[in-house]
This record gives sequence, structure tokens and C-alpha cells, in this order.
Amino acid sequence: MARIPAPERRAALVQAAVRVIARGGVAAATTRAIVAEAGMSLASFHYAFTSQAELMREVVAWVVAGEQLAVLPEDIPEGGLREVLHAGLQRYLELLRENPTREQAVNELALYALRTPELQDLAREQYDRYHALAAEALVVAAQRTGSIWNRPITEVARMLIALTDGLTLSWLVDRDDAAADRLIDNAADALAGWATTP
Amino acid sequence: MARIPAPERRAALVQAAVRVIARGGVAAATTRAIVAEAGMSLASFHYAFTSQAELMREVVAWVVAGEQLAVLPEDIPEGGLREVLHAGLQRYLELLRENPTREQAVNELALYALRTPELQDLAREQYDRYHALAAEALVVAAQRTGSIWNRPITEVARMLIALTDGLTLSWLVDRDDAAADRLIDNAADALAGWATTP
DNA sequence: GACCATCTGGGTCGTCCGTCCCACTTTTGT
DNA sequence: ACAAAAGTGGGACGGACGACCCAGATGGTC
Repeated sequence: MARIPAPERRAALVQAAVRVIARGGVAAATTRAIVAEAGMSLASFHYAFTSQAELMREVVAWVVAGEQLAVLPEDIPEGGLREVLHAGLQRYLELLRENPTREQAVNELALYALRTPELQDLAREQYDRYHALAAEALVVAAQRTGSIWNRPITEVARMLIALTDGLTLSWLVDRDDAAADRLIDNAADALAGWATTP
Repeated sequence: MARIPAPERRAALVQAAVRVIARGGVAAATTRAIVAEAGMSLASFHYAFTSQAELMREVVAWVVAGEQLAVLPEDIPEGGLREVLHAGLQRYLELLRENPTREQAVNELALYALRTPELQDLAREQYDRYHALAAEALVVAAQRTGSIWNRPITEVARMLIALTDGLTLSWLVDRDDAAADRLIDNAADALAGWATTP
């Protein structure tokens, strides 16, 4: 095996762990499976991490950061508020369709973190960030379209997150593309209805 | 240990498994932990079930059935459509608040079933039933309040399920009661907006 | 009261897990 | 150039797991 400094090895192991989890669930994230995915020896694992729990903490943090980056940059919001919202939802849906296993892994990791006492704070931070991110995006969308939200932005943001979570789960279960498309249609309608667009 | 016929023993083991999963997640559902919870010996397990996988299948089925019974019987829908919808959502939220670990277990089991090839059909059936149940409840709610849905009932039902899933996840993460209350307010508004109430 | 299917408890097997250890090789600093 | 530091590999450990087996206890049936 090539010689790799510890920090890079940690990153490689974290990403390998994410792939393993996407493929086989959190339960499959054994040290042996992860080092095999990363093409390392078992000893290298405990050279980079003191324990598997320490790795899992970094896995959760890394996934959260990745999710943020993937959803945030809205490309070209054009048209009215409803269309901007719809475009954002559709963008997420495409992301979900592109690699469903990864998104399922994110869900499983959230529930896993919720169960693990020393990771609960990470799960809360994750959702705090989601809500803040959604609120920010909603404000920008309103600004670009000259709209004004009639309800507290935090409430609209929470609704948006709840809708995307529900969308994710339902699509992961039945993979019904048409139903998902109609769901985001309706979601965009509902959200846009809470702003006045002069 | 008392003498118990196999069918009852199976049921007892399934319910013990649900409690174990609620307490420690799907990963904790080992045969030893389950028989300990049920107060049985390890051999009794493999007398009632041929394998742990067979038990898990019954666990998923049992949880789904329980979820159905818990949500279905709407007590007293009084007032307009919005109020009826709001009451239903609040009922579910109270259920969630009463035992969050169980609801988290349901979520984990859904993702677990989605991952296990021989349980995927169960997960799909689970959500089909949820959607059918929601549609039925929405039709009844409209009838009682003399309302008419302006959108296909299947779409409204899917939105309702997505919203409750999102509500569940967000509340499980941050346990923010006030935010959950406001979320169901907004959800009831959004759904009621898709019916004409003369 | 005897019989046979139905249960039960305890022990055992092979496997996989996380972690650790130690001899070895490679890089780095001087 | 050489010593110290950093990184690597293989193997071994104790523990928990699912599954299985079998001798014996139990309870309904004739």
C-alpha cells in the first residue's frame, strides 16, 4: 500500500465509509468493510482513527457538509416565485434520483446519530443548518421575484424541509417518478401561496 | 419458563423485538437481546422462528398493522375542513410525543426493510396502505364538512403522508413542540386550501 | 395411567466483530 | 549519513453473534 499521511487517510476512510453505508446500510459499516473499500489494511484504520465511533462522527459531519454544498447553489432562478420554488425542488429531486442510495444513507445516518448519545448534537446541528439554509434560500427567492412572505420565514423553511424529507422517503420507497413530480408541483403551489407577489 | 404454544410465543417475540428496537435501534435486535426482553431461553426463539430474518419480517408487518390502527380511528371531527385536518394532524403529533422511540423504530424499520431485498415488498405495501388510508380519511373529512377536493385525492394523500413523515423526522431531531404545532397549523392550511368549502 | 407431540434449557459450533500488538519499511530532519 | 519519526502489514485477542443439537420436562389425548 502506498504511503499516505494520516489526515488524507482519514478523509479517504470517511469517504469509503460513506460508500459502504450507501451500499449496505449503517450496519455494514464495519472496520473491515471500510478498509477493504478504501484498499487499506486493517491496521491503517486504527492508525488514523482511535476507534470506529470516532470515524462515524466524521462520517456524519462530512455527509452533512456535502448535503449543504449540493443543495445550496441555485443555478438560475427565472420566473415567478412559484417557478423558482419549483425549480429548487426539482433540482433536489434530480439529485435524489441520481444516487438514491446515498440519500438513503443520509437518512439512516440521521437516525443513527439520533440514537447515539455522543452524536445527537450533530444531528440537531444538521437540521438547524438545513432550516437556516432553507430560510436563506426562501428569502433570496422572494427577493429575486419581488415577493413578500406572509408567514414567518422560519415556519416556511420548516415546511420546506418537512416536504423534502417526506418527498425523499416516499420516492425511496416506491420510486414513483410521476407521483414525485406532482408532489413537488403541489408543494411549490402551497409554499408560493404564502407570499404575496405583486 | 411457562409453557406457551408456538403462535403466542411468536407474537410475544415480535412485540419484544419491537421494544428492543425502540430502545436500541434495529442493530440491537439480536436474538439474545430479544429473548432476554421476552424472558425466554435462546432455544425457544429458534423453536418459534427458523431464523432471525423470519422474525424481522413479522416485526415489520406487525408494526405496519399497529400504525394503521393507531392513526385510523378519528374520534370526533367537528367544525370546518381545516379544523378536521388539523385535529387529525394533532392527534398524530400527540401519538408521536407519547412514545417517540417507537415512532423512530418505525422509521428505522422502513429504511431497514427498504435495504433488505426480501422485505422491500413489505415496505412498498406499507406505504401503499398509508397512502390509501390517508386518501380514505381525506374523503371522509371532505364528506363530513361538505367540501370538495380540487385536486386528485391521491395527490393530496401523498402530500399528507409526506408532511407527517417530515413532521415526524423534524420533531424527533429537535423535539421543538412549538415549531411542530406551527407546522401542523400551516400543513392544515395548505391542505384545506385545496378544497372548496361552500 | 401411558403415549406422543410439543415445548424447554443448556451447551456448542463457526463466524465476524473491534481492537491491539509488534516487527518491518519508508520518509523526514539534520 | 543516520537517527528519529511516521506509516504499514499480518496476525492474534476476547467477545458477541446466529444457528443448531439433544436430553429431558410438560401437557393433552386415548
